[in-house]
Amino acid sequence: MPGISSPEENTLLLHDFLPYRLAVLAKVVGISLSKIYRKKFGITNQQWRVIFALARQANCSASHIVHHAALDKVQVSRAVAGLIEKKLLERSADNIDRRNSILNLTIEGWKVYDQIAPEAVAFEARLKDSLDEREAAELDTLLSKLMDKATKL
Amino acid sequence: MPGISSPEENTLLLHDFLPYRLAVLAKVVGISLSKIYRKKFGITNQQWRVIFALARQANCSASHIVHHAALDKVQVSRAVAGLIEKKLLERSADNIDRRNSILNLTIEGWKVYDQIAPEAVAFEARLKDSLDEREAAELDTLLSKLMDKATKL
DNA sequence: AAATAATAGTTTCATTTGTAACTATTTACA
DNA sequence: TGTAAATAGTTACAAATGAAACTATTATTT
Repeated sequence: MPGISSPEENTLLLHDFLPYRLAVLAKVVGISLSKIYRKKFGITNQQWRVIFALARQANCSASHIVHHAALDKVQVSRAVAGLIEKKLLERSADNIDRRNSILNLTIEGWKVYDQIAPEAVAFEARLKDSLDEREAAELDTLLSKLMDKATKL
Repeated sequence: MPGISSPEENTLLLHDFLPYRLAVLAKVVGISLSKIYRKKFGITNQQWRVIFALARQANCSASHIVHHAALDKVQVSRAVAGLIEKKLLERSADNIDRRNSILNLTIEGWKVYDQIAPEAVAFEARLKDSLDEREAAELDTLLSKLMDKATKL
């Protein structure tokens, strides 16, 4: 077979391939984390990110969330609709620019946030448990570098 | 609001939250990588993983791929069906255990692999470009540790 | 040997997701 | 001013996905 690889000479291991490793790790972590909010509150990952973003920045528009929660506008629209239905979030009109919505967590929404956030923090701490301080700092740097690079590919 | 967070006192930043960072990074990297095989060959991410796994280990069953490509059996079943239809993969029966299928890349399948693999390797190299040798080694260690931990959460 | 359980893989159906088209409003500019 | 372009967000439809039920075959138990 001229020019065609055989299994023996192939050196490309899926197991070691960085994009694959990132995908698998992110998935395992994400599924594990989602158990915190999915089972207890029936909240999706995207809804959770919207809550998270709104807890950080109240009175913001949907497009603000788009840029701060790594979701596209359709995902935000759907997540917001779901959260409004659950009465965890409320939408009011922006009379200065009527295209914008103004979003805020309701009291119920804050209560949900206040229950999930500490668990999320604890989850992250458990995940980082096997890393010492230097490694944690290194991880931070490496992820930033990769993210930076990845957005420029 | 007793017991309820306000935005000001909230310290949990989505942007710094490890599961979120991993999810976003994996997604950006995955989308970028997928352009290599999606546009040119009309291959999905799962199909690509199956090809990748089969290039490593010929004559294997679908369940072997399940365990070596981080896909579940439904995903493998669908990816295999798609690849057979594209004539990139062929299935024969295992007469020792007729529940098993025996999967192999076709010549065409190998050709596709041979075109994609170097590009994938180059992609990974570009991604790691900003890391020096020590950092790359460190990344390897850290991802392994996190993966290890994550599967035990 | 017959009944039961386990394994490999597929199919079905409901839900989720992505893409594109759409409405509404505001901005730019000719 | 009026027409075109841009922005915010929603809706509709097709494709992808996940969970559960299903078929076929082999292994285990009694």
